[in-house]
Amino acid sequence: MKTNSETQVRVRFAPSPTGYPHLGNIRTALFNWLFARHHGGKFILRIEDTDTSRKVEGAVETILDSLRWLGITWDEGPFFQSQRLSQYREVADKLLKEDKAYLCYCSPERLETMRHEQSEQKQPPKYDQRCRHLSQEEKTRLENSGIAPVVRFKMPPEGEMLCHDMIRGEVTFKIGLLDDFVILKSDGYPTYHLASIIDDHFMNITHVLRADEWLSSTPKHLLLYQALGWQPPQFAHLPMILGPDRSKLSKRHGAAALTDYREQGFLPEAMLNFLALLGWSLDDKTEIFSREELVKHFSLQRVGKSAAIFNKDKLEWMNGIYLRQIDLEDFTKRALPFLDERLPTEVKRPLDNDYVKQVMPLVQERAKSLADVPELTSFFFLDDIEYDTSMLFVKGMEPQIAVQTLQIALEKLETLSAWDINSLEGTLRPLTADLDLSASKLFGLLRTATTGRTAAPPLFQSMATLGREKCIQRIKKALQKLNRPL
RNA sequence: GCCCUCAUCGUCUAGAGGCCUAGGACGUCAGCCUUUCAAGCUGAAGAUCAGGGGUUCGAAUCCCCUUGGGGGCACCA
Repeated sequence: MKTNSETQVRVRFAPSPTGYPHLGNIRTALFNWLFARHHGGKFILRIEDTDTSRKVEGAVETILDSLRWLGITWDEGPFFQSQRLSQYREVADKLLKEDKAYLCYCSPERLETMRHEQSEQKQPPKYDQRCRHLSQEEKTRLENSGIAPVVRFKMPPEGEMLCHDMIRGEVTFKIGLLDDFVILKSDGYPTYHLASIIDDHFMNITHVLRADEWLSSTPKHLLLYQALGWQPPQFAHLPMILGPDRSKLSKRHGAAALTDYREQGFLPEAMLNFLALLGWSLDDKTEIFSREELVKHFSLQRVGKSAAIFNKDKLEWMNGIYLRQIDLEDFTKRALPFLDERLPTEVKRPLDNDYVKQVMPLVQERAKSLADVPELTSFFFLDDIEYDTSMLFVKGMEPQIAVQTLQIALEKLETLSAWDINSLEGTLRPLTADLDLSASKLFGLLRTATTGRTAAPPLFQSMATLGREKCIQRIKKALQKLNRPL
C-alpha cells in the first residue's frame, strides 16, 4: 500500500448534526486535530447532514461552539453534505451505469418483515437481493409504478477484504457476509457510506481517524473505493469512550454533551488535556500537557486499542490543577460569568469588580470548578447570611462561653483602628490566651459568626475582605441568635 | 444468530520476551502541615497482568482455546 509520506496530511472531523457532541465525538475531533497539527497538515470540518429526519436544530452551532471552546481550529469548511447532493447523485449514476449498483424498489415494510423473519430463524439480517435480479418486465413495471427507488451497491459474491488499520493492524472480513447496502436513499440523499467516501476522495483526505464503531463498515468503504477506482485513505479506528455502564456513550448517560462540562465550570485546557489522555499516553508518568506539548508529542502509535471509561473524578482533579495554575486575573475573568449568573438574586448587579477581585484570591485554590465559585463566595456578597445557631458551638463550646467570647471580640474589633489582616490577627490571636480558648475554637466561632460557614477561606483574610461593617454587624447578629432561647 | 474487536489495580494507563517480587495518575484510607476548608507533602491499601493450554532457558509481553466486555449487521451516522 502506498504511503502518504510525500503528500500533506489531510484529516477531517465529520460529525452529523443529530445531537450535541459528546466526549467521544470531541475526542475523535481532538485526535484528528492533533494528528493534523503534529504533521503540519490540514484539519477539515465536514457536517454529515444527510439524514433529514434526525436533524436537530442548533446542533451544528453546538458542534462549532464546542470545537471553538477547546481551541480545535479547522482549516477548511465547514462543508455540508446536504449542499453537495448532485455530486453524490453523479457518482451513484456512474455506479449504476457500470452495473456496480442497482435500483431497489423494496418497501421499508417488506425489508422490515424480511429482517424480522431472518432474526426469528437466527439468520443474520441481510438484504435478499430481490431487486438485483428483476426481470425486464418487472423493472419496467416498477419504474412506472411511481415508487421512488433506492440505489444499492452490488456486493461481490465472495472473497475477503483485507483492511489495514493504523491502530488495529490487519483486519480481514468475508465479503460474502456483507449485503447489498443502500448508497442512495429514495429521497435522493446519499447514505453515510457513499457520501463519506466521495467527500474523503474529493477533499483529498489522507487519513481517516474515526471511532471504532466504524471498523465493521470499513470493508464496504474499501469496496466502494475499489468500484470507483479510487485510492483509499489510511484508516485508524480509535478506541471508544464508554459510559459508566460500559456501553457506548450516548445521551442516555446524562451530562455527556461537551458543552455541559463548560457549564459545570471546567476549563477548556483541562478538558483538552483530559480528553487527550483518554486513549493516548506519552509515557508512564506525564499527566499534564499544554496544547503545544500535546501537538508535539501526539502519535497514533501511542493510541491504545481498548475502550476507556470516562472518569469524572480525574477530570475534576485535573481541572483543579489548571484552576490553580492560571493567574489571578485570568481566574477572575473566567469566574465572573459564573458569579454573575449564579450568585443569589438578592446580590446587586452589576457586581462590584473591585470587590470581586479582592474575593477571588481567597477561593482560587479552593475551587474544583468555576461553577463552585459562587457557592464558595456567596457570603462575601450577601448582606444577610443564614445559618443554624448550633454552628456557633464549635467543638461543643458552651453557649455562655460563645456569647462571652463574641462580646469580647466585638469590643476589641470595634475599637480597632486599622482593618487589615495583620491588625485583625494582632487583635484576635492574643485572645486565645486571654480567654484560654484553642485557636481552633475561637477562630471557628468567629468564622461561623462572620461567614455563616464552618468551612471558609482563612479567617483574617475573610474578615479583612468582608470589611469592618459587615463583620461587626454579623457578630452582633450572632449574639442575638445566641441570646434567643433555642 | 453471525461478523469484527478488545482484555494490566475500582477508573485512566506504563509495559513492544529477561530492567516487573508489574510503574505512574485519579479515587480511597492514614499521617504531616494547619484557625476551618482546600491546596501541598509523606505513606498505605489496591492487579494470582480474565482463565487455561502451549512456544521459550525465561511471558503481562508471542501462538491457540475458553470466558467476559464492546462494536457492527438500517432508505442512522
